[in-house]
Amino acid sequence: MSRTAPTAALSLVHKIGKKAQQNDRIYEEMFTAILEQRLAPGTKLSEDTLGEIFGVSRTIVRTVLQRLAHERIVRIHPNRGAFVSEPTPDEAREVLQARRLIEEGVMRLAVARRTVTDVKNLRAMVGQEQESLDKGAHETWVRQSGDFHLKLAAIAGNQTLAAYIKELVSRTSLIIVQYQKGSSSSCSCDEHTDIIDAIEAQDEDKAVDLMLRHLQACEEQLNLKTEDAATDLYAVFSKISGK
Amino acid sequence: MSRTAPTAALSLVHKIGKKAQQNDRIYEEMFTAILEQRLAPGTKLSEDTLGEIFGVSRTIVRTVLQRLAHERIVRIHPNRGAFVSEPTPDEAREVLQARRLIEEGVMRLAVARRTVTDVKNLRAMVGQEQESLDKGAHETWVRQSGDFHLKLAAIAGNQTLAAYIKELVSRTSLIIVQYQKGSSSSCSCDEHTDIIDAIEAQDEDKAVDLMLRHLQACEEQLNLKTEDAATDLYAVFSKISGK
DNA sequence: TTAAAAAATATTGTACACAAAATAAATAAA
DNA sequence: TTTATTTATTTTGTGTACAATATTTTTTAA
Repeated sequence: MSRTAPTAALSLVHKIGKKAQQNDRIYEEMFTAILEQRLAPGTKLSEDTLGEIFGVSRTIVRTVLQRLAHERIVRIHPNRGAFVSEPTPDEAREVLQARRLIEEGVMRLAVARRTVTDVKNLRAMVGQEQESLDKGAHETWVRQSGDFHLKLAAIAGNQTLAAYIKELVSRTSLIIVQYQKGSSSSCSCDEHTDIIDAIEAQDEDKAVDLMLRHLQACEEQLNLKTEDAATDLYAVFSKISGK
Repeated sequence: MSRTAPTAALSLVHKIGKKAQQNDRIYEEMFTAILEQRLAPGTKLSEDTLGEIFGVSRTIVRTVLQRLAHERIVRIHPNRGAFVSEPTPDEAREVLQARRLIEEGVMRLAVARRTVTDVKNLRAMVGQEQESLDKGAHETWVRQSGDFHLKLAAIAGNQTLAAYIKELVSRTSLIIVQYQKGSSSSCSCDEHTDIIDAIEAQDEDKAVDLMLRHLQACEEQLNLKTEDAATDLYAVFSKISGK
């Protein structure tokens, strides 16, 4: 168990006052990696390996994994270990349904509370999204795209709802990796821009409508079949069996 | 989420294969204690003491505390320890706002999906609520009252939303302990009954309206002042200072 | 060669030890 | 007596050791 001492880590530790949140740093690192789809669903997250990578003991890694598990981004199988979540089709539908429900409410709050600064910031964010998309920086774009929804929650001014949306957005990222059909990653920058326009005009119903369509469009890009693997076997070989 | 058989915890452990979820048992125990208001907000949750009580090492206790902290029922102050959460007035308003938003959506789903069995079960639950209330079993009633809302989420068929409601309901319990004015614990059994009637009639709008009023009534029973402690000092002694 | 059983290896679960920090207690100074 | 400083005690944070469980490899039998 060689202890690699990440130089940046030490300086950060020294700066903040303590290693206070050594685990916060590692959490952030892993969360971002999953959100940006650099860690594929199903990937085994070995405690020893992660400890080696981040230069900490399994104790810390364990804490982080449990936190990610509570956010449903990681799944812990007892005595088997932690894995990046592989949401089922049912779970995917649930998450999208929850997002429609919560983000509609958040949108109504946001439209009522938005300041001119908020609108300006939102436009800046979409600008960066577009930039990443042009540059082909897919990973960055995915994260920024999610940040847009988080920002709306922040404007709405309810941290509890914001936390839920953060969770749902990251789970959506995993869902898209698993179920997006083709590479039909239609740029949603335009949709985001339209939404901002409605927010600026304080047209609540329109903003909500656009958001719901946005999420609906997202779900329609997915290939969520109902049948499970076992059933598939029969379906796949139905011609062969001659039934 | 809770699949533990309360009484036969030990035998279960042996049966399922191992102490598999030793920590699940402890989590359930602590969660219920907080929900039933047997652990007051602000109570220090010492790791050593809890380990002593439950007969496990601090490692396990720590895991449970972190889980409770993620659900916002417990607050962990770094290097200081874990305490039962003391929601601020702002937090209280947030939680109630989130509940109105999410439970409205859940209600619409539940009304559409409810079966006759669901309605029967709901009525049975309210019956037990009334029973506890008559018996003066306040602790039990508080839990059962929350279970009613959880059951609606179950009927709606979205586990993600159900998990959020579980969190919000337990946080509400803490909020009520802290901010309920007087002992104006008006029995909400009648309100629950009215809601069931609307669900049975599949009158979506009425069910939603009743639920929103129900939650509104809850919030109105609270004493949520805006000013913080520091400001209070001046307000309290304004007469004395003669200002 | 394939399949099953057994042994070896690796990984997770939990207790415990020690370090770091906070709290409480005791002492010293005003 | 009160306040400030120092010391002692308690409590949390993290690493490590060992036990329990899973996984892989090897051996054995068909």
